[in-house]
Amino acid sequence: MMPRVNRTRFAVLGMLMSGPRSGYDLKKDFEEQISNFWSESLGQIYPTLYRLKEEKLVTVTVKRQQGRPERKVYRITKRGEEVFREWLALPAEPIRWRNELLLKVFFGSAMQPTDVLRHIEQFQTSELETQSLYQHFANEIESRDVSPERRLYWRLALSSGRHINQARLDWCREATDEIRRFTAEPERNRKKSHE
Amino acid sequence: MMPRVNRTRFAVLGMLMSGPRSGYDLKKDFEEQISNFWSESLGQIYPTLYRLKEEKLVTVTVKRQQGRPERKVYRITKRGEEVFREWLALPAEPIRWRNELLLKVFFGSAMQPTDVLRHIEQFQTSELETQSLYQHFANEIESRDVSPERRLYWRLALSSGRHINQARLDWCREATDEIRRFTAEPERNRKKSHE
DNA sequence: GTCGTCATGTAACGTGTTACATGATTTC
DNA sequence: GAAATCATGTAACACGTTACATGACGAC
Repeated sequence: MMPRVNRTRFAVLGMLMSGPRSGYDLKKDFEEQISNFWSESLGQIYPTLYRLKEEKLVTVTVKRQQGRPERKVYRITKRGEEVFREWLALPAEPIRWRNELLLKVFFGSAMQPTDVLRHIEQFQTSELETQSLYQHFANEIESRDVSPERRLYWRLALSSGRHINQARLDWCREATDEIRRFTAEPERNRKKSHE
Repeated sequence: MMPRVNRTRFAVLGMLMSGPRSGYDLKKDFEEQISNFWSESLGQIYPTLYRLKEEKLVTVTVKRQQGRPERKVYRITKRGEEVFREWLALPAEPIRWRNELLLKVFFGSAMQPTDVLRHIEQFQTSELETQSLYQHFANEIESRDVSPERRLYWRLALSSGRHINQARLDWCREATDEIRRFTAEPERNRKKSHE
């Protein structure tokens, strides 16, 4: 069997490339920086860090703090950097699409058109929220003290999200219009495929 | 624990709403009709059909054929339709993003700019392939004998893919330009964040 | 002769989420 | 007094893919 590469490993290693962090920090960074196109849960991060440590791709330092739990700070090793760069050079795997909203729209004829419109409206609302979240991300990028090169790539990754977010919003409007137009045309509505 | 709804069940039930099919047929339909935004493997489909049969949401008829293996044709039951419609009315779950290309672009500063450009180019190539696949899908939709309503929703689901595909292609061009501009500006390149 | 299609199914394995477990401190 | 934050970790479970297993037929 040819198991798919474990991407969590590389997402974690990549984050550690820009400085040592704890598992908890990593979770926050994933959310604040790339939740746009990537997510990891703590239930994935902690075991992954353990395995990376076993493989000597990272090292750990335990930091005791007063009034707070201990922090395990992970630092990437030379070997870790090598392994990360090897993965980075490989072509990216295609995205596996599973869009539940589109599945429901596709099966739309099993609902009332108003129900389909409601689904699209909900989707539109969440995409509008995403849009304002992206503005927040944009501010985040510009306020952080990172190299111009890192900023460039961070901006580009965000920009992709913005393009797609806009495309989704455009589609919402188009879809809403077309469904409304369809329901407003009674003669076309009545016509069946076998006629 | 609150397990996430098994969407394969509903994708299968939804397909069976428009007529009885075998597991093999379902796989083909998923690919030819909605591979755009949904995928299922046979290793998921067969066990799902078995479970749906146990739950009496579908019935089976074995069709013997000469010179070919038996076909098990599944038909959705009244109860199956009810269960499907209940799911259909629920709000769609948000998409869980995991875009490996964007992850690699985000970590771009660990590569040479030319390597990032190569990744984007590969992505662009695959998106151009997708674009022509969508043209094929569009023809497929118009040639099939389905009701105007089903055709409407099928078109809309495809249209979403086309919007996003175009957005990705636009982003590829933008990203390529910006990386080229960055590498062409030597003084900006040299400047570090701590200066 | 090899490959693709038709057709079903199981086994092995990896991926990923959520709940549970623990417990102090800070904020509302 | 409740809830969020800090902080780590395990266990249970669902999701999903690929490989394996079987076997006939038709095309190149």
